[in-house]
Amino acid sequence: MNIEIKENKIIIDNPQDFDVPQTLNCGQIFRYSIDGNSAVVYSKNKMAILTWSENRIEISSKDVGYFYNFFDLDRDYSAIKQVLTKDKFLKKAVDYGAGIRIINNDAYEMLVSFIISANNNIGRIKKSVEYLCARFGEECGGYFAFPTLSALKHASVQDFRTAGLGYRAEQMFETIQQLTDEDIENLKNMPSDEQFKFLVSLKGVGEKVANCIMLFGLGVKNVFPVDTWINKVYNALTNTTTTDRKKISKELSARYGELSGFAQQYYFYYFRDNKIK
DNA sequence: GCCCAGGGATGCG
DNA sequence: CGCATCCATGGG
Repeated sequence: MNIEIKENKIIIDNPQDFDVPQTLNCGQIFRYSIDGNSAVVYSKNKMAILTWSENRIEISSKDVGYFYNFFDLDRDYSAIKQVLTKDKFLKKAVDYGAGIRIINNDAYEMLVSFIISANNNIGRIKKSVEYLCARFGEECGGYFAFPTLSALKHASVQDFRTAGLGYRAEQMFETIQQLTDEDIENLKNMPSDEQFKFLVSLKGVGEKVANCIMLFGLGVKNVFPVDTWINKVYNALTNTTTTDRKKISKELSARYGELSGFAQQYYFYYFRDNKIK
């Protein structure tokens, strides 16, 4: 995988560790659209256009540096996959999602997005997030930015209901009202156990949502978010019927260590995409 | 009509 | 602590 960086474009030749649809469709990001062999991706107030063919990916953006980090292009995924395919359970999932990369997204954007994600499905999450951007985000010439915290503080409980948040509307309102920009900045500089404690103290944020924020928004890789799919994965692999997600997360993060976040994402994508029960 | 979706809050023992 | 129950909403 050879990466060349130009002023407004990143060119990746022979991208064996990067499949754009896989990376976008694996449930870590909600602001994108795919049309044939091209896609548009948004983060904060930024936008990138991706096009791809068999042996080349091009990423065009006004902020190439941001999206270089966003798509985790500095990391050697071949090395990670080489370790994880030794795990009998994981091999099929890694082979299936071999082009997945873990996004480095904005922590605050992930916080808001994953509060919406609770007991929800990806289609509805996307719609709600898009509504909030259109309603409270800055117009950026053809698209809307993710709303800033100060902008979202103007949203009422009813506004969040109109956005389709359902019973999460009150939780979102409370958390947005309470949160400050300083909280978010502090969060980025905390050790991960304190990040977790702070996050789960917020309304609408439990262990799973906190782990997703850490994984996709704070670069913490030794967490194992357990949603309904990972719960199914665990029961299928261990021939059990537990619903104790805390136990599952503890066990699997101990098993996969610093590669937990990657392993989790391969499992999630493979089982959900194939609707394995 | 029932079940499910990247679960969390609350109350009760 | 663990456990049960409730929670909006739309698609299958």
